[in-house]
Amino acid sequence: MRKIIDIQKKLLPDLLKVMETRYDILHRIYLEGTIGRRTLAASLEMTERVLRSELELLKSQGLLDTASTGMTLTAGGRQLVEEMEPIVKELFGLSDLEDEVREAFGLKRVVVVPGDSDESALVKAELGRAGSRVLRESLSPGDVVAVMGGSTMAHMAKQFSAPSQMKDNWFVPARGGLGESVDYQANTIASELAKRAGARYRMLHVPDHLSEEAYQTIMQEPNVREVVDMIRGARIVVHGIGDAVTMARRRKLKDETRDELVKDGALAEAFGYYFDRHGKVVHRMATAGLRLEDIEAAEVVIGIAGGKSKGEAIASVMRFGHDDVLVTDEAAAREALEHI
Amino acid sequence: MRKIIDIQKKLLPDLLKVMETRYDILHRIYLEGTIGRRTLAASLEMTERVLRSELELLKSQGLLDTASTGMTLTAGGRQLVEEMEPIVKELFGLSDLEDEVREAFGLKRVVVVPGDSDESALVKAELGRAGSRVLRESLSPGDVVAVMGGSTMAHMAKQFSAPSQMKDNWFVPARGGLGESVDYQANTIASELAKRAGARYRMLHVPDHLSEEAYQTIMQEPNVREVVDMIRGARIVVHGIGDAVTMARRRKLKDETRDELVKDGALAEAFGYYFDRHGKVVHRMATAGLRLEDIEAAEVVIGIAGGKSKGEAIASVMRFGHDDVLVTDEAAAREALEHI
DNA sequence: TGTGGCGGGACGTTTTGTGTCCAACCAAAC
DNA sequence: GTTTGGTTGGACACAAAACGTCCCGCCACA
Repeated sequence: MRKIIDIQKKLLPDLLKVMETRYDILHRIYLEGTIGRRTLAASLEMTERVLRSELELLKSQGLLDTASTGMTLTAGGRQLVEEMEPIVKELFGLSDLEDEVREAFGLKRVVVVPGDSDESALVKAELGRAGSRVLRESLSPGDVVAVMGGSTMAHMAKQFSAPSQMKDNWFVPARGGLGESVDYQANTIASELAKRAGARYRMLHVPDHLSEEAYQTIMQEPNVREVVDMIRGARIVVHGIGDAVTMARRRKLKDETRDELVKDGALAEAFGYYFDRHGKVVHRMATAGLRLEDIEAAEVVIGIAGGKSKGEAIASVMRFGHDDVLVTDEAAAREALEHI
Repeated sequence: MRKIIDIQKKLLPDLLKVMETRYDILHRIYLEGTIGRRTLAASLEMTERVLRSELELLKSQGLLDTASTGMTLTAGGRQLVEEMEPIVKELFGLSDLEDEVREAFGLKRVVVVPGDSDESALVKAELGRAGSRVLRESLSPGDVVAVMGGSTMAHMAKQFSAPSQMKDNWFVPARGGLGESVDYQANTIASELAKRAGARYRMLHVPDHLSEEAYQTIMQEPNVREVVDMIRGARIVVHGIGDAVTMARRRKLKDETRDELVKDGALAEAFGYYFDRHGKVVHRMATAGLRLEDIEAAEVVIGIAGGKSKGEAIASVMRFGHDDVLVTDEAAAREALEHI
């Protein structure tokens, strides 16, 4: 049964919404026994007219009857509601999960895709697409978008598609190079996104592990400066979330730094910062780009990460409290709720 | 799985149609490998624009890719098509059955509702609703509709609803009283339909079992004559189908007549005529109203009957060959196909 | 005999869908 | 090279559907 719903979600993305509203309508009438259109509209928070269209359809399906005293379910309608009960539970489990996560971490929006990215590449792709959809929906003309690197972000970029050319948008890497493979670098991802959106992009080439002096010098460079300013003014920030130890290894941090991280309780990494289980920043990478205050200032911060193994890291970054939107998968969402 | 599909058929009839077209599109691309929009539109008999909207959606769902050489399914799209195969069969099994019956009996249109009227009153109601929908869709302003009696017809009338008032339509009984209970008489049904349609109706009160002289006399009555003329000029005829022996008993035919019917191989009854298994008329009831030639002349003849037990009778009447539309249920449809 | 809530009709406005063309592009055939 | 026949994707005007809103007649109940 799960399978057919998954298929339908792909083929009819708004099917579930429609199904939910129609079920809600029937269910409410089922509970009330007899109820009028206006009362019903008020209690379901729908406008009278759209409710009416639905009611007409349900009526033509023989699920409800109208009389001058109000509306009642037919025998078939009642039977349908009873049969749907278990299905609805299963069906909207994910939306419930989304709500739960949203409230647990005080987020504006949470999107959960079914499955576990750790176990299936298809789920990972799905996560990317969900992320790209969220980004697309968040974009307004003229926005500057700062993106981080990582494999999830790369997936997202690959799936991105824009409804129309976005000639006055900018995509920029949120930070300079962080010593990852080219495919997963923020620069690459920003340019891929920009190409797919028909938007413009800037790159930031600042090597890792700079001495303080070298850093100051390079920041004096006008064209570096310019990009950095743009990054710091980004309205939208999109980032992945990683496990601290894994990220430290991937970025080839020195052993002593790694030990220090562990000692400080670093669990998660996001936009170059390392967080402990309480969402406190315990370490930062020294590269040019987005600072914490810029993230706080950004209007939309979108975190994308999935897989059961990342659940704890996600919880930790969410506790940091500056994300607005989280895109994750079912396994990670449940795991994150465990670590609250 | 069957259950959820049945539920959706009730709750989201419109979305399932959409699902079918989208599946058709994907399936076609799946088979062709690479194909262009226009070619595809032609082969699916869709206009280019609506196909295009669908394609855009499917693309945004990550199910297909476009290139300058045409469109191809993504891995996910191919997987989806493969996974859908059994579901589609289940989902649209009835449409296949409809096509099969339509072609077997050379009909214009066949509607099959799921289930068996013999076993469930809900299926019977559903059959009635399907019939009423067909009738509604067949109606044009000014049409005269001749209806027969019977319990199925009564169900149909009870479910009938018109989108708007049909002030210039007429509903008439196809024949005079046929000795059934009032609820199931053609007169009652015609008036019920007319009320629900906001249309006008005429009644025909001619008792059964009249002598030839009495029949001739009553037919001279101007207002009887008038109704009979209207009946004979009906553009639409709607009738039930019965089992010959049952009908003979219900109409209290004399025993010798009944034996004669059996001897002649009468299997089915419809609009007062009895048919053998080849669809040949072997007997007729002597009452005023629709004659065979009127049925041949009528533009739309709609037969409504369901239940496994009626399958053979349905096949026999359909062989008679003057029906245009058949509304039946799954059990009867399958049974009818057995008796071909 | 009022009165409040009911379904359903009506209508103008907005939004969406649709038919139709066309530009730009590409690959294969010529 | 160049033509040809295919492709996608942009554009736009028009039709159709959806929607918000208001109102009417009806009925049950007070």
